[in-house]
Amino acid sequence: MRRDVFQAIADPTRRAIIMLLAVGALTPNAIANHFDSSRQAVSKHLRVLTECEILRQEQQGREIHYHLNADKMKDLEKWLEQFKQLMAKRFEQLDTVLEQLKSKGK
Amino acid sequence: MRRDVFQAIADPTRRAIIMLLAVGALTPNAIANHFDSSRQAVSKHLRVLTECEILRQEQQGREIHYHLNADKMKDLEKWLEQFKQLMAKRFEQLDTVLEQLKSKGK
DNA sequence: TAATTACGAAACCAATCGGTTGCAAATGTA
DNA sequence: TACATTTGCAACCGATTGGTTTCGTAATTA
Repeated sequence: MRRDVFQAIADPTRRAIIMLLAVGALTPNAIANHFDSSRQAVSKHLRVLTECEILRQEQQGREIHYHLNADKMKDLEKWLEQFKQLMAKRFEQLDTVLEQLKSKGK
Repeated sequence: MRRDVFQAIADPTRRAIIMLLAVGALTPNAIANHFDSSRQAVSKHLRVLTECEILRQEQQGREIHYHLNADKMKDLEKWLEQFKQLMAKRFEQLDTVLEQLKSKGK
């Protein structure tokens, strides 16, 4: 089973959960209260997020607090950065071409 | 059918296609040559990417050149930025708490 | 004109997804 | 001890996914 940040954030509910836990740790019930879906449905999302290490569980009595592991989001950040660098390089090359055309026109 | 950047980049092949086209426009065949999957499989990915406006088609004779619409990637960038801001705010609050603890200790 | 090439579209398939219901286990409370 | 609460897990379901094979069509080339 593929389990990475990219697949994790593909679902809108999971994105919302990430945002929620960015503010602070919560229990499954508390999280589920923020959504229309059932506790079990949310629990499944929590499992996916935990499996790809975006979330971390912390047992406290019978409650489980889900914490965000912000570091994992860097995978996404890295990819986006790589993409932006490629684009920048392309524009650089385009600039060179335009520069050459300009000097030819002289 | 949900069709957004998040769902688009969930697939590794599609991420690779985006990177490829960040360098320059290509035809479906040219793109497919970079992968193990068949031309038709790649074509399906191109359709998904086109439907969420990450790609733009440009007919040239019997060839179709797929161009990247880098702007669409900003949806992703925006979400990530929003997330990072939430995290920053959290650490800010944490800092305040630590500050208070420190002055109490005096 | 006939053959080839480039491509999208449709039909099909197994696997996965996101949801549900029902249950079991562990912890807390009366 | 009996009961309630919190939670994970398994079984099931319809929809979607990513892939394949096959076909049709339009543009090029011989």
